[in-house]
Amino acid sequence: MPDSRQPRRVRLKDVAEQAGVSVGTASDALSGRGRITEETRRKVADVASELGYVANALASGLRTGRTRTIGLHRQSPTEQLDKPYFRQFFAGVLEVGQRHDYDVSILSANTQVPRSTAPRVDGVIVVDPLSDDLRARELMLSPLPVVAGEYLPPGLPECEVVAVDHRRAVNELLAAEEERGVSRPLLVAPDEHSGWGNLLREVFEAWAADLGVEPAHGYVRFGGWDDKDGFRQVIRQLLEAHGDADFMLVSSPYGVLAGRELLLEAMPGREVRFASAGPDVDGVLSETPEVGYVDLPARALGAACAERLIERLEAGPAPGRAPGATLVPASVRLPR
Amino acid sequence: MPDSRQPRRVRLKDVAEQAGVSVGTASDALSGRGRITEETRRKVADVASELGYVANALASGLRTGRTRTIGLHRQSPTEQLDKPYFRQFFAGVLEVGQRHDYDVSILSANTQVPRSTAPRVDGVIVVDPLSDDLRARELMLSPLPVVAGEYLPPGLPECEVVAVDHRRAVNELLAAEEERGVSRPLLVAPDEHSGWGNLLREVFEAWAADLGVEPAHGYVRFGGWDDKDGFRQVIRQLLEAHGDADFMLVSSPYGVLAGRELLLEAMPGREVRFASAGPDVDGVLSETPEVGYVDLPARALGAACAERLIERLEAGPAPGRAPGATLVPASVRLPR
DNA sequence: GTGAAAGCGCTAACAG
DNA sequence: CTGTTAGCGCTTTCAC
Repeated sequence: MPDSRQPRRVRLKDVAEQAGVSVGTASDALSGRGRITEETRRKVADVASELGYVANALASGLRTGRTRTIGLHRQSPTEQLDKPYFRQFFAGVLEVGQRHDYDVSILSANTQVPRSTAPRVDGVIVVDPLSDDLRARELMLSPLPVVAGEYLPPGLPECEVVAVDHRRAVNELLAAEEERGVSRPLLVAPDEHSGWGNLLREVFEAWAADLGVEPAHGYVRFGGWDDKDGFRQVIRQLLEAHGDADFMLVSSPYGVLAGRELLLEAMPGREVRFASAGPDVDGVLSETPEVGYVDLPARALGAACAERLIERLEAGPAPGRAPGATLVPASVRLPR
Repeated sequence: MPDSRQPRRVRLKDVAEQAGVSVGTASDALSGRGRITEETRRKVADVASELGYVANALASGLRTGRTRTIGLHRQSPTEQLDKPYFRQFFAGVLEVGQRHDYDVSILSANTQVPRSTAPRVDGVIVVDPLSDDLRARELMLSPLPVVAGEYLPPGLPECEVVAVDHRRAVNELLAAEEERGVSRPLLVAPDEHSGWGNLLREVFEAWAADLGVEPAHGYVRFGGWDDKDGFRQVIRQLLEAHGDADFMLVSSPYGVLAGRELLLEAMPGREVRFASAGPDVDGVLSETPEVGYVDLPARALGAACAERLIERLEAGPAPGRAPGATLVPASVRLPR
C-alpha cells in the first residue's frame, strides 16, 4: 500500500517523459551536473516548474547519503529553550541553515533509550559538550561529522570546535581589574566536565601567576547558570576560607548577584570586587556598572558552528580544515 | 562514490546474515510484523542489538513514505524564538515528539524562494495560521497532513485545528467585569487575518449583545504583541471616539499597559477598566491585580497539536477524527 | 513460518 | 552530449 496520505507527487520520471528525455538526463539537467545542452536544460527546467516538481529528498538522500538537514544536540533541549543562551545559539544555527537551505532538527536527547532509527541528518552540532553527556559522546563516536559549540572537556573524543574567544575576553576583563589593584583573586567556575570551566581556570591562573598573586577557586555545576543558591554556598565557603580576598571572577551574573548579597547580609564591612565571565542576558547587572562581564555572542556562535559544519559537509570527503578551534570574538563590558 | 564521510553502517542485511535468516524475515522480526516464531524474533533482535543496528530512516522512509519527523511552520521562526509564546509552544511539540520518537524540524520559512526539495516530514504543524501567510497556505494545500495551532482565519484551506478554548476563558473574564458594571465596552484585537482575532470579536459582540450594550472595536496587526506604540495609537483613537467607554478588552498585556499610560498622561480623570485576552508572559501586569487576563497555555497547545498530528499519522490512511477544533483549556486571572 | 524478488525515486556509472 | 542500467537499504507481496 503506497500510503494514500501522500497522494501522487510529481516524479522525476514524469518530468523526463514530458520533456522527452530520460530520467538520467533530467536529473543532470536539474542539478546542473553533467554535460547538457543549454537547450535541454531549459526545456527540462520549464517542464519541472510547470509540473511543480520537487525532488523527493528521501530518495536522493538514500542515493547520495545526504539529507540537507543538520542536527542540534543539547542535553534536555526542551528546558533549554527557556534559556536565552541556547535560544540565541539556536537562532544563529537556524539562520545560517535557512540561508543554505538546510533544515535544522533538534535531536531527541533521551538518554535512556537508544534511537529506534538513525538521525536523518548530515552532521551534528553539539552545544556545550560535557564529558558526562553520554549521547554527546555517542554522536561524536558515530560516523557523522560533528562540530562542538564550545571547547571540549578532556575525555570526549576529538572533533571540530567552534568556541567563543574567552581567553581574550577574560584577559581584557582581568586587565581592567588589575588596574584597580588585586592581591587575592578568587574564581568560581564550572567543574572539569566543562571545557569552558577548564579554560577559565587556565586563563585565571596564568593571569594570577603573571601578577604574582595566589589564586583560589571553587566549582559549580555547569548549567546551573541561574542557580543563585548554589553559587551562594560555594562563594560563602570560598570567602570564609580566604579572608583576604579582594576580587572574585564568577561564571555567571547570578553568581555575582549571590556574592554581593552574601557580602551585604552576612559579611558586612568586607570589600570584594566582582566580575562575571558570562553574559548578563537577564540584565541583572544593569544597575551595577562597577561589575564587568563578558558578553557571550551566542547567536554568532551558533551561526559560526552551522557555517563550519555546512562548509565541511559541502567540501566533500576531504579531511576538512586543520584542527584547532575556530574562535568567535566576544565583547566585554568593562567595570566603571 | 558512496561518500566516505558516512562510513559503513550496519545494514539489515548484515543482521540477517549473522542471524542466518533473510532480510525480509529480519525486517519482519524487528518490526514485530508478520508471522514469525518467537525464537527467530529473539535471535534477530539479539544480533541486531549486538551489532548496534539502527535502521536507515531514509531507506525505510522511501519505501513506506514515512520519516518519523514532524515539521513546524511559523513565519520568521528565528525571531519568534525570542517570543515566550512560540518558545513554549515549541517546547510542547518537542516534548511530545520525543515521547513518540519523532524528530521535530523547523521548516525553512523563506517566503521568497520555493523549497529546492520537499520537506522530509510526515506532517506539519502550522502555528498561528494567518490568511496572508503564503507558505502556510502552500503547506495546507499540499498532500501533507496539517494541524493548525489556533483557529483558522477565513480564506485558508480547511485542516484539523487545535486551539485554546478562548471562548470559555474570555467569557469568564467578561463575566467578572460585568459584575463590576459595564456600559460601554471596547475591544482591541488582531485583524481579520487572524482566526483568534475573529473569535475574540465574535465572543465580545455576543457578550455585549447579551448585556444590552453597544460595543466598538479597533484592530491591531497580529504578532504586534509587544508593540506598545501600535496599541497606543489604536487605543487613543478608540477612546477619543467613545468618550463614554468604561471598559476595554485588549489582546495583549502590552496593550493594557499602553492604554493605562495613555489615560494617565493624556486623559487624566477618565476611568476605564482594562483586561487582556492574552497571557502576561513578561509579567508586566504583575503589579496591577485589578487587571484580569487569560493565561494561554502555549506549551499545552503545542503538545496537543503534536499529539493530534501523530495520532493522525499513526492512524493510517483513515480519514481521522471528525472535523471541529480540539480545545485546550486556558486559565484566567480574574481582576481583583 | 520463511525466502526470494520487486521496487520506492533518485543519482552515478557506463555505454554509445 | 544523452540513454540505459544498477543499485542506495528497506518493506512488502508472493511463492514455497
